[in-house]
Amino acid sequence: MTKAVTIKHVAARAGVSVGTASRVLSGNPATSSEARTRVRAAAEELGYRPDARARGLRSTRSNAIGLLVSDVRNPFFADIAYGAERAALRAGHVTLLANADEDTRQQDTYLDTFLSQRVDGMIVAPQGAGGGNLRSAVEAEVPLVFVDRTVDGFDVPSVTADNEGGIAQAVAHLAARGHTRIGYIGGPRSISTGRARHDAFVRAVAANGLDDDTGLITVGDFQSASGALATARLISGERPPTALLAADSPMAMGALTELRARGLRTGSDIGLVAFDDTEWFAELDPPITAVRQAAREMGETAMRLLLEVIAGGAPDSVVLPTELIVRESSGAAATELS
Amino acid sequence: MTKAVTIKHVAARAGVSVGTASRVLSGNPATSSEARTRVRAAAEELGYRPDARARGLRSTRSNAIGLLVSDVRNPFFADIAYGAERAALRAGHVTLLANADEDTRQQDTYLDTFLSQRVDGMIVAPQGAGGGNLRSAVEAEVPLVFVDRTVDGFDVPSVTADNEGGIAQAVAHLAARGHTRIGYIGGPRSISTGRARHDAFVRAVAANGLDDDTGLITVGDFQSASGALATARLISGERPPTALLAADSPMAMGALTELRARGLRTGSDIGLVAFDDTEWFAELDPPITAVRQAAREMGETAMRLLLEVIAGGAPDSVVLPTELIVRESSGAAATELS
DNA sequence: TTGTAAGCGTTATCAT
DNA sequence: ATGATAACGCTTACAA
Repeated sequence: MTKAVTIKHVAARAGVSVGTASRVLSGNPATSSEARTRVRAAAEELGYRPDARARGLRSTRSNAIGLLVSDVRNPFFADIAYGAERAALRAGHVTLLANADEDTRQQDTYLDTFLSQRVDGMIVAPQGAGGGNLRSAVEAEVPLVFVDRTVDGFDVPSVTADNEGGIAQAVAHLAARGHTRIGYIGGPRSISTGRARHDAFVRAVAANGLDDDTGLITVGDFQSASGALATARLISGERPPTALLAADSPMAMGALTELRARGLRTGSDIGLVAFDDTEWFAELDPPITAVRQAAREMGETAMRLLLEVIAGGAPDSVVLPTELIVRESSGAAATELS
Repeated sequence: MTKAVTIKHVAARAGVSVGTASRVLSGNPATSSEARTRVRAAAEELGYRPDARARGLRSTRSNAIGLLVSDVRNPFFADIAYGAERAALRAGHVTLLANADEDTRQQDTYLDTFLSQRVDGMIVAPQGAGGGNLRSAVEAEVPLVFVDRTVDGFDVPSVTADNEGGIAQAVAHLAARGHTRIGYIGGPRSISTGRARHDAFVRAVAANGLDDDTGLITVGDFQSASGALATARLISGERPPTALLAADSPMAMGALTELRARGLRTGSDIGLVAFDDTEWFAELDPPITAVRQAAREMGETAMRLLLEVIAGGAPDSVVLPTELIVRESSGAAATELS
């Protein structure tokens, strides 16, 4: 157990007062070069490491920002984390990452941790209705930015993808390929992107004059297994869809697995498009058509906004564009028609 | 900016002393039910949230443990993080995740953060020679456990995969398939797994009587792009290998990309085996043969060991077995021979 | 059971 | 430029 070498020890060894030691160690200019060298030497020799808790207690500012993602294992969030962290580091802040694992209780646990730790600010990919510690966070007026998702009724700057546009592109593309019955594998309605993409899907189906059979709409939990389940349900229906649209990449992965298990060939037997692209979609057979979101940029942007909030600003939310990457998985059922 | 509602406010509102308030709030039995209800009510009404820094300053124990992985975007580490976090949560600890991004300086930055924050302990997937803050950490006697990787000269409990066995399995498999010239895409020698897998490869090549042409050995940095680079170098040599063995999955991904870019078909034109399996390897065309490591279990085990260390124990290191998952990518050049 | 006060490691104020 | 000392928010003897 850390046998604490404190600033007192350093001061004693350097033969100065703790005040002087503190000034030297925190770069206060009001110090003699004499003191500087001796204190630095003492600190070095003793292996002194300032206690961030005590430091933060006195002078507000921890230099740490908390990033709460909803699923670390989803490459999309890993990329967001990567981007956010890089941006933070450039600005001299460290990022503490936490994983809600798509669970509201776990989200509250980590929110509580960040709040108690008095981080300088936090970036959250929220879920749920916005009760619990999410509410506490805004009440405590902790600098906060939402990423990927938002919560109704929360006036918090956010960085999100153009869900409406992305889904519209995907559906129009599938329609152009001749598909009229598209099976939709959506996310929970308790998550803003789940709602936004679902609603966009319904609108796009109508706009393209496709079959609006509600049996074509399923809802998963944004994780792989639920994508497989939804796929099974969809294709074992009476009139199975000729193409599938998954609302995120883990669920698309699940769909792929299920399709393969059933001996169905993606792209020819049934089309598949994923919302959210992933590095390896291009390597699959056939390569998967996907709506690309700039995840890394989302993370960087969220961090930029957060730093603005911390600095006292009130930045506008930003919506990042999506891009449809057409590959072969959407050629499907009606290649001859297009 | 958090306008701090402290325990004093709570005490005042409840009409008790801070001592009593503190006792109630921290579950000390020496309290009257009268005090309990009033303090709890006051805390609730005020939205009081204890300051973890002040609390930790007084009574050691932060309840937080730090997990430093080398690359969050590598699914392998994401799985480790997932496993470790679950185990921590079960034991009532929160996990703060940080990303070294395969960079020694960044590793030091986060090590410093954890150390300064006085976390209860940390799990690290280390890199580099073991100078810097890694050394500081053991000198400070902070409970520490290594995961996936180790550092020479550090007597720290660790959880690693059976690198030797995994590589041996992969090489023997490739040899059985008739490959005699295997191109190896290794990791940095500054990382223990880079060294272990390389050495195991050399031994396995000898053991199987394969071509030990040193031109077949390349070294990347465990990230995707370097896998592509290494692949390009390998296959444009005079006598290109008939199969590739990548020391981790991101580099295997890079190899795949490069192969495709050159119009080479994995599995038939050239074999490929990856050390470390990934969910989507099974969905590729052809499915990729891989050495599976139980990443999640590695994370869980590391956390278990760490909790033992925190509790004062000195657990033994554990080496987890690997398993060769044979798929089609290794059928390659010599299917007719096997 | 409760209040008072000391102390955790820092920084900041105020003299000097 | 430096040294005391108060203060940050909390826990924990020590008394009462």
